Amino acid sequence: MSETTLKGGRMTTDCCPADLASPLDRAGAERLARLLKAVADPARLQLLSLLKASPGGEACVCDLTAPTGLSQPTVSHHLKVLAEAGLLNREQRGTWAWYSIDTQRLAELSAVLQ
Amino acid sequence: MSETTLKGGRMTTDCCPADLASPLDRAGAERLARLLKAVADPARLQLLSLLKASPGGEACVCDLTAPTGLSQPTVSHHLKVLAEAGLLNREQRGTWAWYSIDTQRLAELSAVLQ
DNA sequence: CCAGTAGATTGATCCCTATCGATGCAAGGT
DNA sequence: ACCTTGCATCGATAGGGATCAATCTACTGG
Repeated sequence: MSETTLKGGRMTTDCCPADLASPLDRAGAERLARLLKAVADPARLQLLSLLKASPGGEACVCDLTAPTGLSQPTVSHHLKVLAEAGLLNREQRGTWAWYSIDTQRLAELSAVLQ
Repeated sequence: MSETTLKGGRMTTDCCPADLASPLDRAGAERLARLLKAVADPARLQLLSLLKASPGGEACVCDLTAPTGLSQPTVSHHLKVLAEAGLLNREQRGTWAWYSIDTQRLAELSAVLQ
């Protein structure tokens, strides 16, 4: 669990910079860019959309290859990128790996652009 | 000027998809990804931050090279990318080119991730 | 045990892009 | 007419990443 702080009048976490209003140094810009890069890909946007539309807000890898038209390794790769960015949660259930959106984290990222 | 429509209960423009909630086809995902890629770069995030902090919310190229530590052609390139994405407005005044943030467009992009 | 299935990892390829130096171009100033 | 300054474009280079086939690992069922 990450602590929350109040910075520049907007709620944020330790992981990511507050917003564009506070002057962004190179290091902060690179951290934020790394987060945004995770989302700035058509395949990953489609995966997020599919997860959001899935019952229970979650899906396993095998359910995501057909709708995206991508190979299983490629889907696995994209899910890993999103998970490492903290935007997806991964839960192993037997053979299956279930992914779901970390809505709060996504909302935080959205707020940065305001 | 782009017309505005109501789609899925959220205000949006013709140019960009509504949000992640409405199922995203490949074409829509690529259009949205193109927009996000424009922002998902450390140099461009710094430029946006600098523009937001500038008096009047605008600045010319020559004022942006030193704070970013980038060469003039590189800054010019990044500003062009942001302008072509519709996130910046460009106004020529004599020898100088003044750039400013299209705040509405940026807010729309932010709303997509909600 | 063995076979089948779900998912991750590896290795290779191809395309995209961030960056800079050099150049081009237009507007002012002298 | 020149020179200077601000900005854009061009050409080249280097690094990153999206993608897949092949392979590997782990779990399940017979």
